[in-house]
Amino acid sequence: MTSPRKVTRIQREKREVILAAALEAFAEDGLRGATLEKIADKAGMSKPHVVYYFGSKDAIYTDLLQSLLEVWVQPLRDLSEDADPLAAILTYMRRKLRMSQEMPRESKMFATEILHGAPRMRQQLSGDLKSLVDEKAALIARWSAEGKIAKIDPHHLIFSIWAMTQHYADFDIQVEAVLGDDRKAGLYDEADAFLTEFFVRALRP
Amino acid sequence: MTSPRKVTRIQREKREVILAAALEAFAEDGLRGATLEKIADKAGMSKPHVVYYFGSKDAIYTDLLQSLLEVWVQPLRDLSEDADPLAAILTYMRRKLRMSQEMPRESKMFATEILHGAPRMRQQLSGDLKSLVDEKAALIARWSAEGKIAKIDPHHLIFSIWAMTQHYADFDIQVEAVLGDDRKAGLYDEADAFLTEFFVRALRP
DNA sequence: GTCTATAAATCGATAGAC
DNA sequence: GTCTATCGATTTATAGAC
Repeated sequence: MTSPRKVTRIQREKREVILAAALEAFAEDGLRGATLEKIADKAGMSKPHVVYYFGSKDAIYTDLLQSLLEVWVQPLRDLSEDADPLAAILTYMRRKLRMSQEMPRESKMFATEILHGAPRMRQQLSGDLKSLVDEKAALIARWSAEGKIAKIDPHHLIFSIWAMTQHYADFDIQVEAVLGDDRKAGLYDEADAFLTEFFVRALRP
Repeated sequence: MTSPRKVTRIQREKREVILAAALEAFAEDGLRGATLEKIADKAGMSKPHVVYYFGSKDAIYTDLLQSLLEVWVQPLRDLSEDADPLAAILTYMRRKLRMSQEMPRESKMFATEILHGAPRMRQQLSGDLKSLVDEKAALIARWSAEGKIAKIDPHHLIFSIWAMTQHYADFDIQVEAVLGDDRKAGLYDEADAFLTEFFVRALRP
């Protein structure tokens, strides 16, 4: 137990370098597959040095997962009462898609964690996340009841947005292999156009 | 190099017991996370005995992946010319959903492999799978051009079916945590109803 | 704070008895 | 064919010099 002390700017920066390196490693190989050596290499420091700042590989992983969770659910948090409900849902979907495009490693890290039973997130899934989803589902259900969007199960609608947007990040290898190299550059523009049209058709009253 | 010999019934059965155990282990923990000891325990035999039948952990994994691939793409293979294109696509989507329900471990194993760069499947993704998808996409494009279904990008339509159906298997932990225990029993009936309505609205001309 | 060297644990694979 | 025992490689984490 070290006494609480001011964290210097250098300490904070070091930690951030390590977290960035670890994110890359964990996204590529998962918790078990990623080694301290690989993280240390990516961070440009020695293995014991990485441990010195976080205590253990597990601590880096857990720290990363927790700090990213808030960023990850922010678009859903921002979904709220709106004059144009359909537009609000489309905005949510588009923000999620943009996050897949810009933060594919974060998406893969969450996907791997959940896929393997979410041993470090279960509490939050059935606690904070469930509360948030229930709250937003109630909002969507109201829009649905008022005839502003189609009658549709709001929970499954949210799942479908998660599934379809994150698919482009999590399974990018497969998507790019199937589409071929020539469609790789405009991929996210295509996805945006497709999903927008898709959800408009499915959701308008 | 042993000379080719008849594989006995017992040998085949042993291999199947090991493959079943390995599927469970790999789906839970991935290739790196799953240990030979865990596979051996699940299979009810000793560690060297498992190696005796397959040579290595890697061989079990590769064998399993290859043998499951054919089963996995069969529903798409069966999508073909039909008097009612919308019904044909819905049937495909429903078969995929049923596979998620009945074969969640297979779904998770593929998901983990692709998520981590598909080192043992890349050839097939950009070869056989791309060919198959391109072929079926051409069929869907024809339906679309003939006005039998909505105008829509067929490749992304296929991705959306993969994403939404496999989401219920791959992220079951999250889905069940968010929905709560009381909705767990009827989950796949709910998903079927939601997805059917969803795709009908999105696809009808 | 940062490193080299190494301890300690885990795990895949093999040797060899039966 | 099947097992126990064990080797050898990998990997996390620590000790200790600077």
